[in-house]
Amino acid sequence: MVAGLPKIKASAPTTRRHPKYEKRMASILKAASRVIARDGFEGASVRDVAARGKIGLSGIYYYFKGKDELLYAIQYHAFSTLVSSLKDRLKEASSPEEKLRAVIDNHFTFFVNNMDEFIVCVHEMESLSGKYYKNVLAVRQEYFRVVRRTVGELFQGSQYETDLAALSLFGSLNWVYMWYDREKNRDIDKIISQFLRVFLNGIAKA
Amino acid sequence: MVAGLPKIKASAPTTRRHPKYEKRMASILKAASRVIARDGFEGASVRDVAARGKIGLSGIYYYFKGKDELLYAIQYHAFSTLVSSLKDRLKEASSPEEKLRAVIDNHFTFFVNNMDEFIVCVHEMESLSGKYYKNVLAVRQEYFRVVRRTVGELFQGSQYETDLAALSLFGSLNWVYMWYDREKNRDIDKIISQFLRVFLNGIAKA
DNA sequence: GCTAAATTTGAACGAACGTTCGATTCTGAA
DNA sequence: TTCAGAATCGAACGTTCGTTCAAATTTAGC
Repeated sequence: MVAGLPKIKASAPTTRRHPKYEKRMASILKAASRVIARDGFEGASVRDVAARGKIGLSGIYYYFKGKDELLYAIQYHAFSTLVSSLKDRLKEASSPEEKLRAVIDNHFTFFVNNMDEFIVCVHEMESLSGKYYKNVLAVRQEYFRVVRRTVGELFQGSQYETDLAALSLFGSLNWVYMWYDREKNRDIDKIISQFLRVFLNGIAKA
Repeated sequence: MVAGLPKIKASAPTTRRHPKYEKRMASILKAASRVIARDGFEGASVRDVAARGKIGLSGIYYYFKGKDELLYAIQYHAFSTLVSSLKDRLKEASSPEEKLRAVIDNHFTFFVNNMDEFIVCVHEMESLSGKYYKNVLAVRQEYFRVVRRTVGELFQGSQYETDLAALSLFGSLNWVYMWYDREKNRDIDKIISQFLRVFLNGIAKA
């Protein structure tokens, strides 16, 4: 899953690795997502990540170059998954309305199933810099491009207006982590339909 | 402006204060908003705030109990202004459509005129705790209540659905700080009308 | 100009941070 | 069983952080 990363880390495929290697790496990333989602990137400590990942503090640095690379791996993997699964879903959708539903469903479902990673992606968008930021930005922009195209097929307006419509949709979808409650909002299909209704027909009375 | 704060600070109105006092306090808050908006609350350093506020590091603690109180003052003041100005605008609006425009206009205009404070409010919503968090939450919830009532007058649906429609609107409006560019988006009335159109009529073609 | 209070300062504290590194333990192939 | 290398660990380094406090400076009223 993390193998497809652009070669920012030393690739070094010559060395032999233990079978546990990938599992351990994923476990650390899971712990990092949890801690960063809760405390923010600056507020999160590598020591806390290590404790949750059942590894020593310095053990983290055997798998990752530094704290930045933890955030990078989380974000790059999440956005890649998001854009990949969206493209798959869009192929199976025919009408523009179905495509919009695919966009909303894909985004919201990813959120429900990967809350920590989602929060880290939305809330720590500006926490990276340099190559890390640039690479994540590229995937993020590709994701936006796909969504904007879908919105464009529905929206009657200029490109400027289509952009704003797509950005409005993103805003609504990314804001969910501020109010969504697993206990209170158990019927996610209902929420998805509601999002679709609001953006398809607006909130005005019939 | 900060005088109306709930008495978390020692009120101490007995002591005499210099005329510069309020100006100095506002200057520090402005600097804090700038730094926190850029670096995040955890990433922002009191030293940086002090430097930008043209005051010594320890001077900050003459005006504020600690770093938390800086964030508290910014957020409480911003939300109070937001809810107060919204109520004024709603009085002058007659139709539900005009009220929705007032909501969007009020929110977006505040953002354009107070970007740093806006970002600090949206991005650092969970950075406070205890009494600070509780007091800000109260004003924030009152603001939401007013907006939800406006949306409810337009939206044909259950309370659950009205909530989600209002939360969608909030999401779109709060997301603007991620894409708004003062140079590129100079016509803010156009943006406001676009927001209104999307939420009033949806994004579907006529 | 004197004085007491308001304001500002500089230096210092302990704590927590990210990162490094040599030593140690574990593991899989011979 | 042996052993090279992968994986983990413990301790420490230097830096930056929020906060404190006594001393110095500035201010307003007499």
